[in-house]
Amino acid sequence: MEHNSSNFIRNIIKEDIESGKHKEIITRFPPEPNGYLHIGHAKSIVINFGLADEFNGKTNLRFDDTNPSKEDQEYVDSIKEDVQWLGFEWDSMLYASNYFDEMYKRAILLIKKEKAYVDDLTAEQIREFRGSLTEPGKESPYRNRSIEENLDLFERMKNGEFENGSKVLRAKIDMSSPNLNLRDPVIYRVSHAEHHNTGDKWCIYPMYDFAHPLEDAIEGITHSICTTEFEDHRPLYDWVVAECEMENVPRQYEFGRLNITNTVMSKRKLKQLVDEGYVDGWDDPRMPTVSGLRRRGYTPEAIREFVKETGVSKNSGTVESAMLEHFVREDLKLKALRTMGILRPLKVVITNYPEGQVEMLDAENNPENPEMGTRQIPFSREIYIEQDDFMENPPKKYFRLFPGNEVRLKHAYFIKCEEFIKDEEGNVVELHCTYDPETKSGTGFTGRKVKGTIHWVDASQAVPAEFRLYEPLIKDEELEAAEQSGEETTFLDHVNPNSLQIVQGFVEPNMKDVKAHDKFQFFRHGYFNVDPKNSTPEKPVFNLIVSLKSSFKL
RNA sequence: UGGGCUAUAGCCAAGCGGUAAGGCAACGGAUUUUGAUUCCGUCAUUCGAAGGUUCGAGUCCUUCUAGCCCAGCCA
Repeated sequence: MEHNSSNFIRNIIKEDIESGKHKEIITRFPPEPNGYLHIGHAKSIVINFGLADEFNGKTNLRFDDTNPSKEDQEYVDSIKEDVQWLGFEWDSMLYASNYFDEMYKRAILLIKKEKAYVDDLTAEQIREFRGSLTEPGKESPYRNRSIEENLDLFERMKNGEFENGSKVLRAKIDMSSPNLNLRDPVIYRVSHAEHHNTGDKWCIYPMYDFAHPLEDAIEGITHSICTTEFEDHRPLYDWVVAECEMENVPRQYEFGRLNITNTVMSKRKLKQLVDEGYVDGWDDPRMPTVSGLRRRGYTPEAIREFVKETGVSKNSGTVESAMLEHFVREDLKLKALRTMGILRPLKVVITNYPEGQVEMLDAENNPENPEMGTRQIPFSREIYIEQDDFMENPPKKYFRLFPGNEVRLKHAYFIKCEEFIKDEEGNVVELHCTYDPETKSGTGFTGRKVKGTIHWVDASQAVPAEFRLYEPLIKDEELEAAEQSGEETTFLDHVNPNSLQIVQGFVEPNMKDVKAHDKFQFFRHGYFNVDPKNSTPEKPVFNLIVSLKSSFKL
């Protein structure tokens, strides 16, 4: 689809290619394997892989596994699955840990150039010595150790002679820099931890600020694209590449993170929702994780188009969730079979229809996509309709069923409401209607018109089904109101109690054979996905992906 | 209050000295066997504010204002 407007990173790449700075571009998607991917990562994926595709370049999938205490193989597997599901293929799959030997050598080079030193200060002391946003830092008393002593100490760090936290390797830059990242950043720490890839080979691990530029340079990455919070790390990134005398000089470019209304995106908050049981797991359909969106029924195409249309800039804005929803409807419109499902059933007896008679009616599978063909659906004396489609005392402009009113049953006949039956509590539990055989769909009947068309399911062959209806987990308005009222509150206090609503209804008989992830449009409701975990042939479970739009207001 | 970054409609976003693209939302109207879809139309005399340069400024200069990020041995 060609609706991309330009963005600053694409413009830079275009210039770099036109000027001959690069013949081929190489980007990378560098997740840390310590959690599940969410739609914010999807944006990074689309940008990195998308730009490389566009300019015939390459993209590496590189796991930034420099902190073994947090990382795990489980996450690398899920990340690979998510990237592929989103529709992208990496050129090489790599690990930062592949370069630990090379990084170690470059650290020694820094020591030899008197650009790095081993520091014995504790973590707390280092923090104190760093100064503050407005005050310069102080130099560590260990800052001017000899090259020989530093070399010896660093080797012994590597050999495991020191405990976690007892020593670090620091870059020697400038303790009075206004950029805190340049105040002698730690580049190696001691960690006696089992690494998912290198096992117990290493007792020291490089820090992100040292490792990342080296990884990019080693792989020949031309454009290292990340989010804006890394902007003040760029001088350090460039320092590392230069001082480590790397042959390739990658450039870092930063774009603004994706935020979506009524959605929490931070890994920490998502983890809280999972750990504290507010949701079913990382793939709960209410979660903005890639696995959650997949289970909900969002398609890769919709996610990609959404990301492209929101654009790439350095602003930190918040996109309305309506925009994401728009792109799912757009994608599913021609793909999803249109069928009838009753979420909240109300029985209707068609009193003048012969008892025991069943007729088969033709129904188009998707009027906007005739290639999807037609199907046959049964019709008989008893059907279910939606409770909402009957009102005893309707307001003006209510086009559905009420005493004496006639409507069209989709694909079938006109029916007229003759009487309604209530239970002891006053709830309407059954309708008696009459039908007009003249008005059968497809016969071209033009004798009279009705204002409303409602959907229905034949009661004798209806398949019981579960529908899971979703609302946002967090509503921004409520959260903001609470925050502004000054009360002490966290987002967890405002998890929407209606975020999941489960109802039991019926679907057409031919829905018996649905498979996981089949997607349908239930007429007048919305798009639904067959839940891959809980759906069974006896009792299909449908997740609401997104409702149809509606201009009807009661 | 040190440094970095950002500011174009309700939201996202193009724009690169020549007179404000596009998408979402909203609102009219037509078509409709989904109150959907589709179609057609409306929606920034003005670009955070104020000055200045220029024949001409969203684009250049100055000052101001607001918002975001940074003091992990996380990434």
